[in-house]
Amino acid sequence: MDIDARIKRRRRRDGGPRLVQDYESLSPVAHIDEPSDRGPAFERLLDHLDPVFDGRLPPNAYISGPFGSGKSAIVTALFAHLKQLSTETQSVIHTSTRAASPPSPGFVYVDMRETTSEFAFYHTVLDTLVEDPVPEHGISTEQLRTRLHDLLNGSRTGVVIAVDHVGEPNSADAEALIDLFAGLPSNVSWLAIGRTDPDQTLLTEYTATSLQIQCYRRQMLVDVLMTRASEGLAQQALNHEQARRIADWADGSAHDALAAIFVAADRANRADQNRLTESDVTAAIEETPRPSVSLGRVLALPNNKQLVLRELVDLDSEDRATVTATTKAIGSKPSVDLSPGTVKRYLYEMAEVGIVERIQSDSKNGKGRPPSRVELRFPPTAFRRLYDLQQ
DNA sequence: GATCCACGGGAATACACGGATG
DNA sequence: CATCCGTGTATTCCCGTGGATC
Repeated sequence: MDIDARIKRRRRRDGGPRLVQDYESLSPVAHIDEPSDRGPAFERLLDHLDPVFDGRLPPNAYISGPFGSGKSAIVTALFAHLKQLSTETQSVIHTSTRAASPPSPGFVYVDMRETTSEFAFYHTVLDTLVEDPVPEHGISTEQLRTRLHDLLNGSRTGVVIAVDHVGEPNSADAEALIDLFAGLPSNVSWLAIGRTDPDQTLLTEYTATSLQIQCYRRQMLVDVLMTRASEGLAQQALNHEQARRIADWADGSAHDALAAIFVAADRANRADQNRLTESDVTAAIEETPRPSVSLGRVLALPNNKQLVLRELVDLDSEDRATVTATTKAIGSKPSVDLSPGTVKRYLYEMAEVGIVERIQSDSKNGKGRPPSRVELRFPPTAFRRLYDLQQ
């Protein structure tokens, strides 16, 4: 836990003991600074990155692993630290004045969930490498590429770019990624991260290394849950037995396990309890669909799509009976300033990429093509809380 | 004035069904 | 009986436009 979180936690204590001390520590979309029990994975990744400590670039690589196995957690934590290394040695931005340690390459982490266009990709890379903020408007994609070329061609060490969530629906696939990197100079090394097995993607034709992350073992997952609970919840709020139960159910997915305690904690909190009960855990497990979609993906959607989902999770079953009924119900909310056509298109688009799922309704009331309804692929309580917190 | 991209709106296409047709 | 057609609804696809920002 960092210092900010500690302070926040103390400040929130004023109203007496509270079950949820800090939602951020519990959030399944937040990665903590030092993921526990992932030593071996860190070591393998550091083995691959070893050349950077001599001021050289590693070859391209691909990291794969199942949903919730901690790929993002490992890479974001490691890159956060490596960035400090390159700031210390002033590699890209200025010429190094230090003789002691060799200049280190720059490090950039790009999350393709939030980077939905060519423009956005180059923008993120450039913006991370230079001090002054890069404008998001009034500048063309071509200009961004030119600036990147100028910057990198003048750099001795180059840059390592981690590209997370490759190959998810609506995000860049392998081919698109290769194209993006074709627009950059050659002193760039990339580290792609995705769920697809290495032998199922053409990315590995461009890589020398591929690393596979295994899903969490049961005991490791229990430890993760207990750690998070100790940071985000009141003392003793989650007992070992409950953590084991959630870990068993989650079957190796840290995302689903964290989503479940998040939901259980929110439920207990609303009931003014000071610890989780068995029924909180049961309810949390029941409302978390499996397989689920990553809440990170849901929260990376454009604002208005999230708004549509936010209204969707509060609808009663009658309003969810058909896509048309759902469209009408959502469209009539005062907070929603979208045309019915757009709301409906959003629902279909989100079904297309697995945020929600379309279910054919069985009621065959005669005329026309039978309607379908949408069902959530994520725990509604978790989304509701996370959405409201970010507003 | 330049640029990007989210929206709107509608056209095109798919599907289900029943009745007509060969 | 198999196939086609018309109607009504659901779903997908496409592209111009305008808001926001620099």
